[in-house]
Amino acid sequence: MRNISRLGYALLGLLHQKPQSGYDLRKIFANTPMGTFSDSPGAIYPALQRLEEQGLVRSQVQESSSLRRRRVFRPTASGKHAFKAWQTKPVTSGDVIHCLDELMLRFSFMDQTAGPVAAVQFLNGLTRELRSYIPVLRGFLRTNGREMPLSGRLALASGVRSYEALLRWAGAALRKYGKKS
Amino acid sequence: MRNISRLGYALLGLLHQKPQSGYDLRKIFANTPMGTFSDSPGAIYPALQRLEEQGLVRSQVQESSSLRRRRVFRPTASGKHAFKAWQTKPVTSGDVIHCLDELMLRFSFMDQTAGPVAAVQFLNGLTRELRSYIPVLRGFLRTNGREMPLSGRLALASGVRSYEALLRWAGAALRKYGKKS
DNA sequence: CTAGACATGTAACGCGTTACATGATTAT
DNA sequence: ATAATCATGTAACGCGTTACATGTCTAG
Repeated sequence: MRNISRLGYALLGLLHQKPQSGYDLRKIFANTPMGTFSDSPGAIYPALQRLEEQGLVRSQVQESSSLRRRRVFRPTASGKHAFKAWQTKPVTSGDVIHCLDELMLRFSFMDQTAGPVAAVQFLNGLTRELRSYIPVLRGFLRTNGREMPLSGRLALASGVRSYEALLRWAGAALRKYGKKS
Repeated sequence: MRNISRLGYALLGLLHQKPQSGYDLRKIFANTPMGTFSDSPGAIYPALQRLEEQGLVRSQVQESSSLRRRRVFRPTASGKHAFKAWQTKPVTSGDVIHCLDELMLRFSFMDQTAGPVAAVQFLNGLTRELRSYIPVLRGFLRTNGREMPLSGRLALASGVRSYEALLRWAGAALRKYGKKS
C-alpha cells in the first residue's frame, strides 16, 4: 500500500467532516486558514484519484436535474481507519523537528475522528518532545552563538521562541480538555 | 534561467560563509538546527550540480596528497548577486501565509550578505504583513469558531499565537539592530 | 451575450525521497 | 581484518507546480 501524502490526509480529514467534491475542497484551501495547501486542480484531483485507488474514499457523481456533473467523495471504513491510525501515532522528536505543520494538521481533526482522549495523548506527547528539544536548541545557541552573525542568532532565537509558544499553547489546550472531562 | 529551490538557496547561503564540499554541507544539515533540510546525498549533490550548471557556484576538486577526492564549492559573482536579490525581495502576504520557513531562511544569512540595512527592511516588512494577517485569522476564528470542533479551534489558535510570537520577535530583533546603529 | 463562477480533468516538468553503488581512509 | 567514517555519486519513483483544455450555468 502506497503511503498517503500530507495533502491526502488533509483531504481525508475534510471529507470526514462532510462528503464533498473536489471543487468544494479547493474552495476551502482557497478561502480559509487551511490555505497552506495548494488549491490547484492539478494537485487536488490527482490526490483524490489516488485516495480512491487505495480504497480510502469512494466517489459518486451526483445525479441531479442539471447537466453539471459533481463528483462527491466520502471516506470509506478503511479510509477512516487509516486516518485515525495516522492521528494516533505517537509524537516523535522527528515530528517536532521536521514536520510541525503535519502535527498540527493531525491535531486539527482530532476531536471529530479520534476523540478527546487521543487529543490529550497527543498534547502530552507534544509537550514531552518540546521539553526535550527546546534545551537542545538553547544549548546550540549558547555554544555556537558567539561565532554566528547577528541575523543567524536571531533566526535561531526565533525558532526557540516559537517552540516555547507552542509549548505554552499545548499546556493551555490540555487545560481546556481537562475542564471538559 | 531556471529558478532556485529552497535547498539551493540554503546551500548558496552556507557557501557564502565559507567554501565547502557537499559532504560538509550534509554534515551541517545532519548536526545543526539547519536540519530542517534533508542531509541525503540524493538531494544535495544534484542540487549543487544544478547550481553549478546555472553558473551560481563553481567547484574544484581539491588536489591533495590523498587519493580521496573532495569537491569544494564556492559562490560565483552571479551566485552572490542572485542570493542577495532573493534576500532583499520585499516581504509579501503570500510569504507569511505559505512560506514562513523560507522567510526565516532568507533572514538567517542577512547580515553576512545583504547587510543590516536589508535586515531592518526585512523586519519592517515582516512586521507589516503580520500586523495585517493576524487580525484576518482572528476574524476567521471569531466568525467560524462556533461551528468548529474544539481541536480545530485550538489548532487555529495555535497558528495565531505563533504569528504573534513572531511579531514580538521581529520587534525585539529591530531593537537589537537599532542599538547597534 | 458574455464575463465569471462552477466543475473536472490531463500532461510536462522539477525536485526531493529512497535505495543503491563505489571507493578511500582511519580506528579498533 | 573489519567496521566506521569520509566522500561522491546515480536511478526509480512520487507528488506538487504550472499550464492547458473542456464544458455548464448564472448574473448583468
